[in-house]
Amino acid sequence: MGYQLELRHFTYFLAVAEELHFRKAAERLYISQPGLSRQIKQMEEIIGVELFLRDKRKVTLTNAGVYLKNELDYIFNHIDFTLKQTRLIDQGSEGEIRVGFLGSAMQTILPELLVNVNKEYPNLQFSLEEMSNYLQVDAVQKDQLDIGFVRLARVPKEMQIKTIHTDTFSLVLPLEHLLNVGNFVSVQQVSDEQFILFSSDYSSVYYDQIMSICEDKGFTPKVSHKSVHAQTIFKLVESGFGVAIVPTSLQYGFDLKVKFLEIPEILQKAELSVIWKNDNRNPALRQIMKFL
Amino acid sequence: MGYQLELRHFTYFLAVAEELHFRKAAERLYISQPGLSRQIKQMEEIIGVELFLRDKRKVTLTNAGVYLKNELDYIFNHIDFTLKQTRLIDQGSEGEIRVGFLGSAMQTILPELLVNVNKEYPNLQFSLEEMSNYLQVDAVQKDQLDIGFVRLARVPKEMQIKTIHTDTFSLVLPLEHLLNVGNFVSVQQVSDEQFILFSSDYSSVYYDQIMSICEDKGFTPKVSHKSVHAQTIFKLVESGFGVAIVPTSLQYGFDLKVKFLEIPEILQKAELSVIWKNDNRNPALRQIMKFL
DNA sequence: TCTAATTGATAACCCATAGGCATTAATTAA
DNA sequence: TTAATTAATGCCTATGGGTTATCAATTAGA
Repeated sequence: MGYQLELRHFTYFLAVAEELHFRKAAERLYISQPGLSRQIKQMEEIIGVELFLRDKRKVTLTNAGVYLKNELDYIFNHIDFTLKQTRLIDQGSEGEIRVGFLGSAMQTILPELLVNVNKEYPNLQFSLEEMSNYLQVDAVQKDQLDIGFVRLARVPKEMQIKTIHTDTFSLVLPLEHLLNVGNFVSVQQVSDEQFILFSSDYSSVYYDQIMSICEDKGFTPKVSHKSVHAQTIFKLVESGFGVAIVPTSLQYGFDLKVKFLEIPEILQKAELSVIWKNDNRNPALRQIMKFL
Repeated sequence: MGYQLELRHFTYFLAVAEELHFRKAAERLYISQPGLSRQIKQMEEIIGVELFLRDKRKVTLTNAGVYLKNELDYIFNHIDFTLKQTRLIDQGSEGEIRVGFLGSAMQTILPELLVNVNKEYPNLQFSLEEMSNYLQVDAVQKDQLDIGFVRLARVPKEMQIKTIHTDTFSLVLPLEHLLNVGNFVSVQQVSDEQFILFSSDYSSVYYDQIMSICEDKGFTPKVSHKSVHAQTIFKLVESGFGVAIVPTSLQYGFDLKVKFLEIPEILQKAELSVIWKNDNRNPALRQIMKFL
């Protein structure tokens, strides 16, 4: 009876909680189904709470199980991070900060930030990962990221958001296009062209903004293609598949075979924000925040 | 070689980190010293970091070990709390909130708060513990308390503090004392009496304030006794050992055989504050904060 | 300087238990 | 009904956590 809870129990519990299926979870864990069943049962006995409802043919989480799953996700991430941090400290480093970012942040503010931080904290290591707005929110939530660079208007209430850079929008055209700096006055001039946009699931705010820019000028853009990568969008424009509207700062950092025309007289701005969580325990986060 | 870290390793590590002595730690864990040595060594191999320096005759933590100890303290508290919370949810309760408080908070604001919260969240359970300012700060830090009711001016930077109640000070006198509401105009009138104060290690802000009240009136109090309990202080005053200065609200809730005279014309206020940490993951904390 | 005591690490053995296999009971789909 | 699929049980094995005995290294004391 004097059993102890171990991380093993937690690992197994999370596998079953995710699969909601003992056999599949067992496969994923490379152990047998009976062994898994027994460990879960033991865990339920130790805690004294039923975590799964084995109702007829399907397995579901109880309320207590749902709560426990959330917390254990967090706890595992925190343990992983702690061990990583322990290794870094052992090697004389001051720590690691995990950064998520939209591709478009890599052109302007992010590189500067990295250089500045590195100058002040040469032993701080970065883990950089390009990901979509929503994946970043999720990862920050789960303590898989310390900070995210996103284009979002709102975030869950337990998270913090701060706008750090405001950019204008530019029209992206093939080099041979008739419009140029001299004769371009309004987006209306390309209302008949095909539009290439960032996917709305990559950044819905951006998508909505492009739509409202066009609406304000009295037309609805014909969207022919969508992509999540700036590079791809430029390639499509270059190849004559249409035109695009992107944050102006994206013109730097690529070997462009397209031309950028900054759009005049519009209210919409491309805002880049940072998101983070107050309950983050990484001391390096506070050092980073000083630079923002 | 394919060993896994388990909670067992963490438990053992913390024991050695606290005792800094393998044999004593082993005794505390009710296992043998060689067994413990092996597990610690295994843990160091798995993480890949030396956690202890077995320098000659004494054991000390490495930098990485110190960091890991702090984080594991937090992680264990969090796991304990999570399991407790899981059991409460299982029983249909909404959760538990752990409250620390100074005795003097039990007279005024705390009872009201408890009643109000209970009205809105009848299933929320309280764990109440009377403790000193500094123990509360420490306990909040370690995630052993969710919220503390203290009299402090400053707290560590990663903690939050908010003043929720401001009280005047009163002079406490034996019933037979010559001063009364009619003829009491200044603390100066008791400058020759012996003073009984709260111990400075219980609340140094309070102690300093009393001293500054007297200084402002041009004298230094002769302190004859100190105590951590209001009840004791009243008893001493009643028995003629001297006079005291305490927050006015302390006159409620005791069966008093002393008289309170509110001190006029002083700037000092007895401030009661709540402290908590932003990285607290107890959802009930947010519900409580709405009442403050 | 020599001895006794105390430290953590090693070596060899033991047994508790995590996990495997075979099987069962219960349900559903055909 | 049969066949298929679910999680739980019973029994067994072997990994590895914990034991005792011992060692090497250091320190305190005479």
